[in-house]
Amino acid sequence: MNGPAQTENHLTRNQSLVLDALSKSGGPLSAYSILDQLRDHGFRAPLQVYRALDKLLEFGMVHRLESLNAFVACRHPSCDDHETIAFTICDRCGQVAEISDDTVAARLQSLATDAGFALKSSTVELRGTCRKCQPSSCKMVQ
Amino acid sequence: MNGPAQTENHLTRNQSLVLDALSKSGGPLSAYSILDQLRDHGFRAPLQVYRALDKLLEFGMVHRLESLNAFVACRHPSCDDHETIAFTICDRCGQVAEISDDTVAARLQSLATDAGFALKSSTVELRGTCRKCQPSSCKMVQ
DNA sequence: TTGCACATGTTATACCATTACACAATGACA
DNA sequence: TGTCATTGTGTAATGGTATAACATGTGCAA
Ligand SMILES: [Zn+2]
Ligand SMILES: [Zn+2]
Ligand SMILES: [Zn+2]
Ligand SMILES: [Zn+2]
Repeated sequence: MNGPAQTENHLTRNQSLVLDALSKSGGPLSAYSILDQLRDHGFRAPLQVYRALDKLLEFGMVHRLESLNAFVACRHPSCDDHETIAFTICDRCGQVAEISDDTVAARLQSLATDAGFALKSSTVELRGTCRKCQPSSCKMVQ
Repeated sequence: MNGPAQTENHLTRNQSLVLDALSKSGGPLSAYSILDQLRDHGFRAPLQVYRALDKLLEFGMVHRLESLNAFVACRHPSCDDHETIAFTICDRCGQVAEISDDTVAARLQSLATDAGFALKSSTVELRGTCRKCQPSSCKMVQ
């Protein structure tokens, strides 16, 4: 038998600290922001954060936002199927929301297949302004 | 009247050099790779590259790949409608291809609208292996 | 015990991008 | 023609992101 292959059932201390920091923040954080928040808990070097993030990403408990160089804790209702996920990122308040949509997923898979491309993962990040940050010229509808 | 607003019809020397470097490369290049290639032409600092890239991005002649921190020259047949573009990025050979698909674009727009999100731009990057890099266990079909 | 897999700690380094300031080229306009 | 605003350029310094390399510790199993 191999060593105690780690699963999401048991996070190490560092992994838990990083995940907590992300969860409490409620929004995306850069690895260095996480590091700063965890200095009181003994973190000293970026690698401590990046190693924990690597595992959390592997477990699907954290997502990486490529266009922000930042990370968010997963808030997806059912954290099972993370094949294709889209994110909305508000340019004004920084709020990030997750969207899972089978139509987009299927269409992207189809496009890839048609191009002879073996799809392994997809990054979909939508930039714009969230509902709360709209200029909202019409205030009638809250 | 305002100053001589630059258009894609006339690129400056630096912009042309950067675009040529990207076009000749045939694949994605980082800003620092471009810098290294252009040292013989007088480039000395990253900012010379980034400033040229900013304009080329604005003109739609270059795309930025968020998941690679790299840039590619646009090879899209009709360089007019770059609203929504997807890229396939081969993890083995690094080849990048552009895909434009109205179905995905419309669906993403629809998803955003449903969420009360004012979509401004979208990033879609597909990772996997291109046709040439497939393990291709079955050689029957070329 | 020994060996292995895995997590961790630490330092240094590489890579990516922007700020700040100075200067040059261009065209608009009085 | 001279002045002005705009835009492009050059350079140095800095900030932000991510990894390489090496050493150490810990728990489990042969
Ligand atoms: Zn999620
Ligand atoms: Zn917002
Ligand atoms: Zn293009
Ligand atoms: Zn390939």
